[in-house]
Amino acid sequence: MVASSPAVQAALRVTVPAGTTAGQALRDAGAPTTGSDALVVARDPQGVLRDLAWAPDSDTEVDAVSASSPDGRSVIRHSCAHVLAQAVQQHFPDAKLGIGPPVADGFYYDFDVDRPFTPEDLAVLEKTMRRIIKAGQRFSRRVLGSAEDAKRELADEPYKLELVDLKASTVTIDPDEVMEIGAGELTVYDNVHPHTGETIWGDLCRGPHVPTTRHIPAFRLMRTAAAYWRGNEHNPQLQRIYGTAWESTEALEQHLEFLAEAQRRDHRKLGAELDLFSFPDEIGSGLPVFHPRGGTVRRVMEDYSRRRHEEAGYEFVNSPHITKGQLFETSGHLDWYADAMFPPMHLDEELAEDGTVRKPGQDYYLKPMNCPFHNLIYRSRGRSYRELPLRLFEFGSVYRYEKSGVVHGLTRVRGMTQDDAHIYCTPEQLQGEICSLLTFVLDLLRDFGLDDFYLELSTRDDEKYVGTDEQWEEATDALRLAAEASGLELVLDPGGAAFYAPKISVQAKDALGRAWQLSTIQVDLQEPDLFKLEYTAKDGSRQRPYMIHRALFGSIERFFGVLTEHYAGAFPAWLAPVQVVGIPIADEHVEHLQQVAKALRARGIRVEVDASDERMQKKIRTHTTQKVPFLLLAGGKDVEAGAVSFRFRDGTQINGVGVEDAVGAITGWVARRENRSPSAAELPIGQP
RNA sequence: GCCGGCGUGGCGCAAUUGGUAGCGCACUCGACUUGUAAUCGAGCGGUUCCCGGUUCGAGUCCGGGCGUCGGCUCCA
Repeated sequence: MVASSPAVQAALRVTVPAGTTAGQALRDAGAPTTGSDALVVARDPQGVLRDLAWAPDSDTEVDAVSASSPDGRSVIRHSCAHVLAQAVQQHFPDAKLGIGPPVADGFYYDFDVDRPFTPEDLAVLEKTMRRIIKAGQRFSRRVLGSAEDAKRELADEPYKLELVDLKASTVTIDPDEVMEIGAGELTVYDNVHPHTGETIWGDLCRGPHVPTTRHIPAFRLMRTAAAYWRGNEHNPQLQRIYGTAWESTEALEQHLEFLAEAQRRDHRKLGAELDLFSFPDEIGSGLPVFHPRGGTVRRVMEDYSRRRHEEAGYEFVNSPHITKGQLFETSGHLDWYADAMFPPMHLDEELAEDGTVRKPGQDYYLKPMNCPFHNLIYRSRGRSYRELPLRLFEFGSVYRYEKSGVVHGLTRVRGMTQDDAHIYCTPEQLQGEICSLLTFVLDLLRDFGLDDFYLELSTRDDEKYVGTDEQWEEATDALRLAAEASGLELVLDPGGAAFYAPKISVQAKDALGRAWQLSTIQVDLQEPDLFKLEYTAKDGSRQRPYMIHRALFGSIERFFGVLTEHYAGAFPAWLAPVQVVGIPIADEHVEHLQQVAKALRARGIRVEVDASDERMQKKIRTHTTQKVPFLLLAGGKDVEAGAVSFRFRDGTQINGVGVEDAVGAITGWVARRENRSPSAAELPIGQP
């Protein structure tokens, strides 16, 4: 984000003579001590971050770590968390400390307090923190002799005592908390007055920290929230304060600007502004309706996806939204996931005169998944090895009873449509099928303008799984090989798999660099058995097929939300709900534009002519705000010349383009599915 | 589900310590006929999310519900 001096970025390495400090050695070697590249900690030969005050027993080489590096930022943020905790305990003497680690883009600290923090509290705390930072308190490391010493010292801090116990039993907890308790000896970091040496405040902490509070150049408290102690919902909730801290004011400003941009792109906001979709209260939480414009974008997405699936050898199926419970008993969903399903509709029960049940009736459920239905289609007749791989595709609507607190815009809904397919294949086909599938997935995402990916491989949760070790190994290896063949970065997610299947998920980064989990590919180790799926092999024997689940968009709703944010509402022309708007200078020019619109419409272009009783300038503003890719203006000059004048989203223009050229240029641009926004510089039409 | 914030025409907002709801945009009608981001005027539109309570009187205070926002937990 902020340019760093090459000297420090290139891992300046110096030798620290025994008995001197890392900081002194680095300073002697010319590492900067001020500005955004100031060194804040050092890295020892084992790669462990060390305070600059660290003095090795014998001569040792260390690397400089600058404030603007990821590690440097973490240390600044963690140090800032200590400053926050000190400020909180100053204003709220009874506040008990939880933990305060650095996180992506900032830090937090959890407190047990009598009442939640208010925005006014944050303002006061910020002020106090600035005073602490200005005072230049030194961070001073102190090793505690034993767990007993630690407990004596931390007698007033129940949560810290728990951490000491945890550490004693070498339990590993959330990686976020490594900075707090980690491995090794128990240490306390004291904040010490720069002149008197008096200890002002201290916290159990593994470190490292910046040399003094003055090395926290820029911070901001962001918001408060409740959080369960150690992330467990059965534990008490603590009050969390989130903040952000950076190596320079500029870096902080940039980060705040990034957040503002993300807010401007929020698909929930754009959804209303661009009239794409809404969430009427009358329908219910997490249940969107798509308006004509959103519906158009969605239809184009689906049409394109269908075409690609057809080309890739998929067959299209359909299944109902509800089913008898029996199906989900067979599939096991009622055992494992009943909580996340909408409760059943109990139908066809008959009571006798005396109120006793004469006929028990049936439970019907809304489907949370499509796979059981596809399995029944597979099983509807005998299958031959010649038919495999059999790829069954459906835009399947599913309903999941997400907890009320997690529903979020289009990215977490209770009713969604998946671009869902299940592939049934022979064991020999598995590897090849997964490899070509991954290529297919990435191609499709690229066609929608996403091209920055990494993959995540979720492997078995040893506490919760079905199937044998061999099955898991085979399926996981097939996924891993395919992932490696893609050449993309692969992140491991140990234990992250569903109980029935290892998974590759494609994480796509949007225009702001935010990663979204979109596509998933899973090898199912349970359902072929549960549904007793079979095919007849070449030798006449009955065999069990392998089954792959996959969704490319994930859900159409979620993908729609992600694309909306990726493009900030300015969809590529081929996806835009309205591709062209004709704007007459005066009423007498409407007829000419209607003719142009007719020609465009005949070529499949979504075009409107704005003949309303408004000023031309007003119309330009309206349709620019609506992010229409092509505005075609026409006045007397254009009508005379049989031309139109282009205005693009970015305000650039090309005037006096012959109608045929204009129609050709627009049609071509849309047909090529260009993902850039058209502009005068991009569009291949000759100047008059 | 848990903690906290919020809920006023379709949208964005306003309404002293409790005194009977205003503004902008959008929409409708009329006038204007305009060359690259907001023409002027008039009008329509609200059971202040819902239910209950306190009060002479509630948008405002209290209780419950629903929705929503930020987190936590969860995410087959």
